[in-house]
Amino acid sequence: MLQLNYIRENLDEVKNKLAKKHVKNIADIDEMLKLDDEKKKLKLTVENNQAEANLIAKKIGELMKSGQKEEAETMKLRSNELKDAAKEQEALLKKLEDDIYNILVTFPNLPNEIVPEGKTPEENLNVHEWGEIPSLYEGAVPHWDLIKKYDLIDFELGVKITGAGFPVYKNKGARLQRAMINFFLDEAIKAGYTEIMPPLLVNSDSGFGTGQLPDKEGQMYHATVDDLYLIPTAEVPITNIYRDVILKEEDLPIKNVGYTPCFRREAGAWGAHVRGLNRLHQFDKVEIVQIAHPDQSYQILEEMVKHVQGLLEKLELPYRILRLCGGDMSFSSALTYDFETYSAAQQRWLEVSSTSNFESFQANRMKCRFKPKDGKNQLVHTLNGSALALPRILATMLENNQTPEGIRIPKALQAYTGFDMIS
RNA sequence: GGAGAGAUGGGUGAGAGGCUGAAACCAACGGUUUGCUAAACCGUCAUACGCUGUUAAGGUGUAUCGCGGGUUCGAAUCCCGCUCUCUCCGCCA
Repeated sequence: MLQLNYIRENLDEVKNKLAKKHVKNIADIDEMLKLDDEKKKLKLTVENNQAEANLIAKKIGELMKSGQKEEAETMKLRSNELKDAAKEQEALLKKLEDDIYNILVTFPNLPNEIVPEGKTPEENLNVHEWGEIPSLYEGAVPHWDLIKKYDLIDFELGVKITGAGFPVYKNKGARLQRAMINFFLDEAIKAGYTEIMPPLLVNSDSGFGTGQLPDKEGQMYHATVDDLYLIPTAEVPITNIYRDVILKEEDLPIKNVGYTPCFRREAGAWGAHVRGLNRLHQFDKVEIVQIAHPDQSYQILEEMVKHVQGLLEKLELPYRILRLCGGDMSFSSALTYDFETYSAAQQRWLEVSSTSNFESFQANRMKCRFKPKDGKNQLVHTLNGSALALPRILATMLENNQTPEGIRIPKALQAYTGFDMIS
C-alpha cells in the first residue's frame, strides 16, 4: 500500500511511475486527494467538537464535586448538543475514510527508475546469462517422460489421492527433493540467513499483510471451517513475523530463510503449456526473506540476486536473469528479477525464481517499522526471493543432464542425494 | 469436544466511572559517579493522524487499555456481541 502523504507530495512522480506499471485508474488519484481534503476539514471539525466535549465533561466533574448541580445540568445540555452533531459527522467521516482507503489500495507499488518500460513478458530486460545451453543426444525426452521412465514422480497417483497438480514423488525422485531442500537451506544458512520453519496455514491478517488478501483470495486454498489459508509461499508467514512490530535500527537487516510446501489454486491458469512439473497446486520452495533499512534495500537486492545465481551455478544449470518490465511486475514489487533456467528438452526458459524489493509497500500494510537513532519511526523495506522453487529446477536438471545411460546428478548435490546417477 | 480464567505500553503487572495515556518493577536509552566492569543515583522512555511552526526545535488537539457496539455530561473501569489466549479434563502424533 502506498502512503497517501507521499502521493500528495510527489504527485507527478507518482503518476508517471504508475503509468509505467500500466495502471488504468490513475485519474482516481485526483479524486482521492479531493476526498482527502474533505476528510481533513471534516476531521478538524469533529476533533474540535470532541475537544470541547472533553473540556465540558471535565468541568462537569469539577462542578459536581463542588456541589454546583445546576451549573452542571446546563453544561450537560451543551454536551448533548455536541453529541447529536457528532453522530452524523462521524458517519460521514468514516465513509470518506473508507472511500479513500478503497481507492488507495487499488494502486500498485511504484516501480524503481531502472525498471524497463514495457507491458508484456517479451519486454523484460535480459540482464545476465550464464552457462551453455546443452545439446541433447538423439532420443532425449522431456521430463514428463523421464519421470515415468525412472519412476521418480507419479502424477496419476496424485490425481487419485488428491487431484491434478499434486504429484507423488517416489524413490530417487523423493530423495532428490529432500536433497535439494537441504542444499538450498544450507547455502542460505552459510550466507547468514536464519532458518525458520513456519506454520503452513495462516490467518487472514497475515494474508492481508503480504498482499494476498483481499485481491488474490482466489489463488489460495481456504480452510473455511477455521478461516485459515494454506500458504502460497513461505513469504507470507515469514514476513508476517514482523507485522505490527517496531524494530531497532541495529536489528536490520533481518535475514530469514524457510523451506515450505506452497499451495496455489492457480484458478483459471491451466493451459496447454503446463504439463508435468511446469505448474502445480503443491510444490516445494525455499524462500529467502529480508527486512531491511531503506538505505540498504537495493544493495541487499543485489546480494540476494547473487545468492540465487550462486545456487544455479552450483547446480550447473544455464540461466538468465530478467529485469521485469513495468507491465510484467507484480502488484507489490518495486523491482523484480526473474531467474529462468533453460530446459533443453522443452526448448524453453522456465521461471525458477523471482527476487524482489517491495520497498515499504508491504511494510506499510504490515505496520512494520524501525526506530532510527534520531527522528520518527520509519517503515522498513521488505525483500524476498525464491532460492529456489524446486519443480522447474528438477525439470531442467532431469532434461539437461539426461544421457543414454541415465541422469547425471550435479556434483554439489551428490553429497545430499547419496547417488550420482539416476538410472 | 466439556469446564473455568483472562486479554492494559517492549516485558511483568496495578487500576474497578472524572485526579489515568495509564502506578510500580524489569528491559532499553542518556547522564552522574568510576582505572575498567559492576553497583548506586538522576533523567528519558507508546503509536497514529491533525493543527500551529520555515518541510526545524517546540507547542497543541483527537484517537487508541483485544475488536465492535451500547449506557453516561464523562468509560481501561459498567452492559451486550465477537475474536483470541491460557489452565484443567477428554481425544490424539
